[in-house]
Order: sequence, then structure tokens, then C-alpha cells
Amino acid sequence: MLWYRYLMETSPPAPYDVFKLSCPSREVFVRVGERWTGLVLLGLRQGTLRFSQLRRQIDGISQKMLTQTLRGLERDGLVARTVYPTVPVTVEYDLTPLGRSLGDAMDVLRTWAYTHIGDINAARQTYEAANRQL
Amino acid sequence: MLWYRYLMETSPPAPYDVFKLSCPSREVFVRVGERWTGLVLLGLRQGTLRFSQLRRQIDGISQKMLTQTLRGLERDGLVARTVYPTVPVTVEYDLTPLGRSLGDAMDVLRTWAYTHIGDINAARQTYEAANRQL
DNA sequence: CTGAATCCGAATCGATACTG
DNA sequence: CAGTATCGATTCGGATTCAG
Repeated sequence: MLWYRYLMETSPPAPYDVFKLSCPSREVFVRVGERWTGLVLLGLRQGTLRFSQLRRQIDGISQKMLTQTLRGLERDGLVARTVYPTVPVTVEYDLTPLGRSLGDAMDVLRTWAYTHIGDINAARQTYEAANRQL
Repeated sequence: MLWYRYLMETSPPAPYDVFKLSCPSREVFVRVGERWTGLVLLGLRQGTLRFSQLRRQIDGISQKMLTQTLRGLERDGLVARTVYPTVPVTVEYDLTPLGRSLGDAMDVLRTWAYTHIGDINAARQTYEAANRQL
């Protein structure tokens, strides 16, 4: 019953290996892992948004974390920041093509989540029930 | 130049909305965001592994974090844990079908990372250069 | 409006020691 | 081998205050 795994196994496409500490792709995983990165990418996926609009859209994010997350994404070339010298100042955020492609990958995760929440909750119930009397 | 976004926009497939604090899919995002979750899923994607094998594979993970991550994944029905009463004890970890499907989604991210590390590093250089004299 | 700066408790994580 | 337990160190993250 193990054969199918070896058939499915596709070796990594490049000289990279996420499992290695030294692999730069690890950083990508770390960034994606940051608490709000995914939600910001998904939020901007629908189009340009201003700071306060983005903040309103993402329930529960604080101003500090939104700023911090946006800076990180900007630094990595995933988000473009445009300042308009109005009074008061207007700042727009946008996905770059690179950010858009990562956003698409995140959207796969979102869809997965929507589809499998039920399974996960069921598993949790089972798990709790099995470990209740410990 | 905005029309294409609206054409691409596909509304969420269900009564879920990640942006809402109350949405259970947020928990999925949080779990995926946990530092080591992705790597463990990717590690087990290649087949059954024992605790120490998994630990060796994932460079830099501590024993504590591996245990903790595995417990969480087990609780959510993503990983199956099998104990063989040998001496000393043998414990095998495996992806469940659910875990396998999430692993596939994570692999999309891995591939994305491998493909775009260069772009990200370039963006970082640009960013640093632009902000050097501040 | 868009943020930067600071304070501070909470959560995370790693190293170490110990167990069946 | 496969963990559990504990203890600091660091980091995270929210609330608040201030500024251009």
C-alpha cells in the first residue's frame, strides 16, 4: 500500500530545499506564516485599498500590525505603496504582480479552509472525546 | 485599467468569510501560520516517518516544537499517529487524506517560494538601497 | 488620515534535564 | 526512541499617545 506514494513523489524542481535551514525559501515560509500576511494579501487581491479601508476589512487587526505587515510586504516587493499629497495624506496599497501571484496561492489555502472546516471541527471533537478521561 | 480585477473576482464559494473575526476558517489560517506546520506537512508528504526521522529532516526544529506541532496536527485530523509497542517504543506519523490535501496546498507555496526567491531578494536589495540614507 | 514610538503583558520558542 | 517538564529569553501584539 505504499507504492502510490512513490509514484506521486515529485522531487523538488530546483537546487532549493525548504527543509534546509540555509534555504532562502524558508524565509518565504516564515513570512507567509506571519499572523496577518495572508489576510492582507487576500484583502488587496480584490483591488487597491487605502490604509483605513484595509484595516476595516480585516476584522481584528490592529493599526500597529497592519503597518508592520504592510512594511514587510512592501520590502519584499509584494505590495506597492503610493502616497498622494492631499490633506490629509492619502495612501494607497496595491499588490504588485509578484504579490498577486502569491495572493493566488494564498487563495488556494482560503478555498481549502472553506471546504474543510467541517472536517477539522469534527476531528477536534473526536480528539477531545478520546482524551477527555485522561 | 480596473475592469480585469472585477472579472477575475470570484465571490467566496460559501457562507464563509476569512476577513470576519468570527469565521472558523480564520483558525485554519492561524494554524497554517504556525511556524512549523507547513514544514511538517511537507515532510510527511513523502511518506510515513518516525519522530526522529522527521526531526532530522526538518533542519532547525526543536524536539519540543516538533511534538507540539504534531499534536496540533493530530488534533485537527491532519496527521495520524501510530504507536508500536516495541522496545524502545516506535511511533510513526502519517498524513491523513485531509492532511494530504492540505499538504498539496502547502506544496503550491513551496513551489512558489522556489520560483520567486530571486524576485524577493532583488526587491529587498532595492528597498534597502532606497532607505539607506534615511 | 496614516502612521511612528513607547509601554507592557502574553505567548512563543529553545535549551536543558528527566522519564518509560 | 519518543516524549514530558520546567525555566529563562525573546518575540508578539494590543493599547495608548503623539505627529506630519
